[in-house]
Amino acid sequence: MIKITFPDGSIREYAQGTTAMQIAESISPRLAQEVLVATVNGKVTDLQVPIQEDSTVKLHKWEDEEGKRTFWHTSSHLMAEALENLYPGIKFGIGPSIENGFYYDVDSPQPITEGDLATIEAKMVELARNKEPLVRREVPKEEALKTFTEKGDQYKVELIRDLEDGTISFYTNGAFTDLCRGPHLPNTGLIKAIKLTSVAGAYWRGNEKNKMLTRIYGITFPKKSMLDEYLAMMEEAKKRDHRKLGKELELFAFSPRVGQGLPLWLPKGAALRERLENFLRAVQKEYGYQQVITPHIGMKDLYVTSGHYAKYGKDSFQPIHTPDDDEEFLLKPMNCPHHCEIYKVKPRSYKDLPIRFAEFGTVYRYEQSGELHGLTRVRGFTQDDAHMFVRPDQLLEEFEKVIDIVLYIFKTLSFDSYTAQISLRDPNNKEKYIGSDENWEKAEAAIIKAAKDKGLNTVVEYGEAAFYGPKLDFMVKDAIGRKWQLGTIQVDYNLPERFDLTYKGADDQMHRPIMIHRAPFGSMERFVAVLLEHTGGKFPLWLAPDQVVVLPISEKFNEYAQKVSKYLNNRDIRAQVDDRNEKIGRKIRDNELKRIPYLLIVGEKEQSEGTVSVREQGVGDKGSMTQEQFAELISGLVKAEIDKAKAIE
RNA sequence: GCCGAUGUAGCUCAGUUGGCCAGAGCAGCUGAUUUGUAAUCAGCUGGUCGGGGGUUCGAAUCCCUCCAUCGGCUCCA
Repeated sequence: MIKITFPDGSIREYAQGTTAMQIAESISPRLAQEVLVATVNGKVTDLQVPIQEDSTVKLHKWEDEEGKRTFWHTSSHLMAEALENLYPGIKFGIGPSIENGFYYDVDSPQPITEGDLATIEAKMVELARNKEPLVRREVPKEEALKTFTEKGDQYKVELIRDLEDGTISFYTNGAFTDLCRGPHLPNTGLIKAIKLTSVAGAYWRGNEKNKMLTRIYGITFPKKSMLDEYLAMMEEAKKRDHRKLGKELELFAFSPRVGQGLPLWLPKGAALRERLENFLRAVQKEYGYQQVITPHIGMKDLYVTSGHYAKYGKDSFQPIHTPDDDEEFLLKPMNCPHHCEIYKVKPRSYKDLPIRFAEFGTVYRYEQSGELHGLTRVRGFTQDDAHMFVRPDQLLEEFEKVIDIVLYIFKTLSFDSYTAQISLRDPNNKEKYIGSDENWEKAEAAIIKAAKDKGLNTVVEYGEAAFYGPKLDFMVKDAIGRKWQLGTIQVDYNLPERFDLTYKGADDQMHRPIMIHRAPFGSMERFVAVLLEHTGGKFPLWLAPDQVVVLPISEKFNEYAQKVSKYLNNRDIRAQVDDRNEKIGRKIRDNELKRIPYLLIVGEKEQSEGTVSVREQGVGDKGSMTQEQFAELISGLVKAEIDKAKAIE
């Protein structure tokens, strides 16, 4: 007999060689139907594998990450089976599960396009109905190589060659056999709802020098209703696409004549952005930041000094030359070197630190054309940048203060769900980074400690650090559950070294400050994009480009409407009059679609009583009140929104 | 940059296998209407069919090329 320990701590006894599936059956028939994969002693394993010794066992259903992963991974095998069936001679690369679904990279004798997806999908459904078991088989490496060489599957052969010697596992479903580590679902019949979403090119092994394979994406579910729900969510995401809303709400635009990836901020977008900037300025002032302003270009040598030229020089916008060609300037790709020079304008004392320079600094980076995307990936953008110069003994406290600012901003803007990613060096590839081991270790330790002190929910990623230092990135979840990377905080021992930044200590010796880079929004462009998708264009009142539109019932009341609007304007409320010659229903519809938070309807009744009829966006008629009462209501709401974060604390 | 798709009026889209002056709705303009909580009616304006080149008696439609956009890949200081 062997003892099986469950996650809740309970222990049961089973015969040796009992499988996870049998364990599930022994607990309940229903569980046996829902369980997809098991974790045995910390290793995710097929349900059919006999368990030989005392083990801890966790059974995963769809709801668990492991369950989903396995489900989707098996789906990719099912798709491969369908593909091999439909396209004889097709060769397979890799076919993993991803965050939402799975893909398979294939090299097909004939091109596969979006139009073919329905056929492949139908074939998958047909094959899934057969409830084919996934059969694992282990063979020696030589045999595996032989099998795939004979089949002419050069990609699999390449993969096997890179594997360690010893046994290699195959999985077979129906007529399809694939090299695979597993684990898999017991059979393909569990896959009830299938949607292939797109085809795209992808380099073999992610290397742009390799052949481009066709990547087919799909997603599957154990229930049809789940697929419907997923597709509805995708529809909603489409509606919230910031590129679409940005156009509809007249916030920003692009022009091929100006250049791709160079956003043009329209009046309403500029007003929104200005409000965000002012908000952050005010917060930063409280935290002792000083605003600075630096030019958009700098001598090439500045970036040679900073080390950025060596790293990014050839992939950037190329130098701007003076007319007589004796000097070279670069478009500013980041603000830090300029801020270092500001630090250097005079000698600094330990008593001066920390020094905090903030700037809404516009920078230009030559992003590859194919990676530009709306406002989230552009070639010219404005960072809500700041650099702190601190003493070693201040690093932790200052880092924690920055975390406070970031969290304050998230709360104010209703990003209530967030995690932090700690990006450290790749320990196996230290040459990629500049700076001493000692400094890297100190910096990494400080970030980990600060995140812990602030109780952040963190994940650690090795190899994701910037080349000059480790960082802490904030990931927020938006209103429909998508994750976005926003603010970033980075520790830097490198630039102070390169720019020879110093301060005089209490010991009368020169010391080296540490630099912290941070941008809570990331960039104004990216943040506005995320905010648009988060809110679906229904901005909080304090940010809305137009807060109130007054709608006169007919021309006769235009004058009264103007009076109300002016009254509100005088109280810092952004109000306008819709005096078009249209029926009231039409005016309401148009302004609702523009996501105007409050509409004021004024006609005979209101004019004679000196009131306004209030209509809230998405809610409807709120009855009438005097303009004084309304102004008070709006001011109160705006104040409450900005103070929201404080109220929570 | 690479693979694939797309590009028709300010916006959303029709335009059959190449064939008469290229269409609709919305927006805009003009007029009528003076309106009570999500679209009043009528008329009009607006397009070198992404740019350039080619094939053809004839091109929005076929071919080449450039530009831009979209989905991915790679990249992201």
